[in-house]
Amino acid sequence: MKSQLRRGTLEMVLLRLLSEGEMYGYEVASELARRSRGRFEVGDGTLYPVFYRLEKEGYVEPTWRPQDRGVPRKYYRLTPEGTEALETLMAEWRGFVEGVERILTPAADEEQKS
Amino acid sequence: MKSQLRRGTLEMVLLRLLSEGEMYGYEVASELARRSRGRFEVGDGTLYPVFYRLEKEGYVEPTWRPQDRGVPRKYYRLTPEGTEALETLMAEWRGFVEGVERILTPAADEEQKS
DNA sequence: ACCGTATACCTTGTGTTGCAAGATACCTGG
DNA sequence: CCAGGTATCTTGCAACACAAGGTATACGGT
Repeated sequence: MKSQLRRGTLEMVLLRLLSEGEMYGYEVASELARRSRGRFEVGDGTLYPVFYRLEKEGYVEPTWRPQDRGVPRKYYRLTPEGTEALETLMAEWRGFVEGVERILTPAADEEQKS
Repeated sequence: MKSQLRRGTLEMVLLRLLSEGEMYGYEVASELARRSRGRFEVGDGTLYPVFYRLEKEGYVEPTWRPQDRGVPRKYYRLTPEGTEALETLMAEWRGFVEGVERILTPAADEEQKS
């Protein structure tokens, strides 16, 4: 149920994290949980498809980096288009939240009938 | 795209409107647009299925009211269960928004590493 | 050596749900 | 009489979050 809320915000949130520097999938998952204090936990089965979508739209670019030990990691880096998309998405998000809040709180001061 | 954001909030928003008194479908649609200043416009093809869902879950109850002129209107009224559900949904929503905002804004003061 | 666990990536199938498009019916104004 | 506004309802589609499963590498314990 609550997972429906996440729709539409995942892309934004991923782009936001990448805007601070390249990251790999697993890192993103744990960083999300940490920052949101558990309010935004997402499994890797959810995560990777989002990355592919972002990649296909040209918002991120992957680079495989072999590790001294362990399996190679796929690091994602934000493109200029991704930066632009992030701004758009954040503006949409803020506008949306504002709209919802305006409905949730009766507000009293907006008596401009249709 | 932006329509994905709406997921999970529609039920809450509808229940919230009904918590101020019974309303019928069309009324809800126009009230939503008015209050959110166009940020939350929803077609009737979206609206009615939500009402059925809410009704099936026992959160709202419909009453047909014939009009002096025009077609009868189906007014929905919030049940006690609906009131309870509304509170839960709003708490979830606020928690979710807080989580997202915490990710969007680097915050600087939460350096409690995992 | 072997097994469990952690890291790390990927794929498939399923269920929810918002939406566009279309249908019906009543009323009013030109 | 017909166009347009009110009002409800149905169908089919598409996006997408998620669980469950799969692969591979490394490491600690027995």
